[in-house]
Amino acid sequence: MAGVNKVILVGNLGADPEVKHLEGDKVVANLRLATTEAYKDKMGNRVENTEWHDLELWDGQARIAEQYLKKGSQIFVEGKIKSDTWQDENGNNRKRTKIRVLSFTMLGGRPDNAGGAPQNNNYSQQSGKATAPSAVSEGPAEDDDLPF
Amino acid sequence: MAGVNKVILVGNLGADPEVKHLEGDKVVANLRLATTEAYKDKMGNRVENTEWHDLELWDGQARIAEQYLKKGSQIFVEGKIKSDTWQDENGNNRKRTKIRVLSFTMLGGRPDNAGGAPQNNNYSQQSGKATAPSAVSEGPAEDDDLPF
Amino acid sequence: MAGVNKVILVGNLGADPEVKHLEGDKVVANLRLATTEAYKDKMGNRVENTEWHDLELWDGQARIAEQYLKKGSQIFVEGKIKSDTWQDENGNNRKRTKIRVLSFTMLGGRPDNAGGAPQNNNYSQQSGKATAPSAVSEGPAEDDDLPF
Amino acid sequence: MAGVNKVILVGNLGADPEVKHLEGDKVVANLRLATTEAYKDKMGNRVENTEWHDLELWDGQARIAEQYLKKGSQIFVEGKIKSDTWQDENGNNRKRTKIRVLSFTMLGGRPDNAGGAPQNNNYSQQSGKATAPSAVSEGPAEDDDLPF
DNA sequence: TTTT
DNA sequence: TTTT
Repeated sequence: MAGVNKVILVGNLGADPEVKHLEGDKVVANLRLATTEAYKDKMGNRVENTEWHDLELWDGQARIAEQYLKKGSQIFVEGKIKSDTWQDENGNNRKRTKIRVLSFTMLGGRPDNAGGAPQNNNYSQQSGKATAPSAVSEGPAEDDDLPF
Repeated sequence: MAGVNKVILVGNLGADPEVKHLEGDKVVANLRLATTEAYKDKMGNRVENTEWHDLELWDGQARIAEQYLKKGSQIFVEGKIKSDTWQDENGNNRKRTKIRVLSFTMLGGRPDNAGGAPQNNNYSQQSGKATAPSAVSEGPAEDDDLPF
Repeated sequence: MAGVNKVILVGNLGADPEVKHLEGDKVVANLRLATTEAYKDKMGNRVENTEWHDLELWDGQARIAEQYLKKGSQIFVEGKIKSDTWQDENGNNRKRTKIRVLSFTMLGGRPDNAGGAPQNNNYSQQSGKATAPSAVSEGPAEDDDLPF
Repeated sequence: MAGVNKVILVGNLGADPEVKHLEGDKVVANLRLATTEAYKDKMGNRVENTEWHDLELWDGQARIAEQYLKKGSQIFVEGKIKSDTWQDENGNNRKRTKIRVLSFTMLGGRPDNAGGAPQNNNYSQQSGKATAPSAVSEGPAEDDDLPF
């Protein structure tokens, strides 16, 4: 019955994070991530193929993304596929798929906003929870969770 | 630049494979796979959440799927996210996401059509290629590749 | 700095779990898991290659393993590589590698000890923690956590 | 029967690659890769834990590693666990575990030896094979496969 | 022995 | 629409 639904991505952000602060301390960040693969076609020409992914992060992760990620950032992502389905104005069934991020790691060089900023820690909901055992809300992480 | 786009799923088929035999020995199979997660909500009630995935398999894998998979089959899948984008009749941008399967493994018990049938081998495009060095078509595997 | 260390296995147990109940409610289970790959060699002969993995599970997971897994069980495992290093009696550096299991899922058919037993839920430390917020010990899960 | 044995790592090299050119155009490279995780202990102190992995690459990949990787390089690795077992001089069973690399991707900034050098492509045996269908040796990739 |  |  139980299944596995796991996504692993390494890519670069196509834009700065879009962050919304909701009521009750909830925060959601949406990221556009490009994963590019390159190969040679039958003629031997190099071809590049880019897939764009819609990522969704919540709360502690969303805050870290807001603070440290920006257009061009390279990240490692682990998450799961999550789709919304609805009916559009014409009564057609519609579906939109995104990646719910469970943890991410910043890759590569020191970010611009250095000065004590983290380089690439692994920000997971679980570690957030682990480092804030006193947190009361069911949300996985609070501001003071930022692991640095 | 280069990235990683990897999906790992374990779930059950919601229906028999839909297989289309195209010109030039090409075959494509479409599968509907359910991955279910169960958890307890704040009230302690057990909640089940099912995500449905559209899988696409080609050629050798499609043939194996056609022959051995059916509604209810439990499989392990490795693949990548691949989306099609287009404009609908109203000029709106549309996007549809599916999983391009790179390898799969049948899980669990012996299939009904036993009698020499495979139990759960790992069917990858690569192994297909490896075992059919004489294959002419660009397709990765031919019928006689069935790895058993 | 931060890195990723992830292992994904699907295989069968070579023996019943070995479980040790330690002081302070700690429990550890050790499993031997076989992952088999089959391929054809240059001569076209089918070759099977089995890799044996030493798995280590703690507390809530260990208890579930003790109760539901046995020789032959097929499971999906997610974990990380963890090695111990020491000096042997001759002063040589020695190293032993095992897989620290973070979550596992039972695959395939109904277990023998049926009668309400779980078939294949996903037992992760996190979900254990999530469903036992009142647990006092630092261990992630208690007996009454069994997610069913 | 068939199983899954998959390892995914992101880390840094502890030393330059060790490369051996064998007879018959075979090449093997051995890498030492560190994956570091950081967390806070019960006292709230930041703790770092580093795991060292022995990686083994062959042929085309080994050549690319030799040319572009060095001490400190950050890479994404996909591979499988592979152990050697033997009896030591005292008749004791010994086992050594390494990661057989199936593909890797260079992460982060442009390497020092820039000037046309690849930034971070994905070097897999399969793509090597795919782009060199005329290769005769069973080895997956030849020098002229370098995907750039 | 890496990385921060 | 699967699975339990």
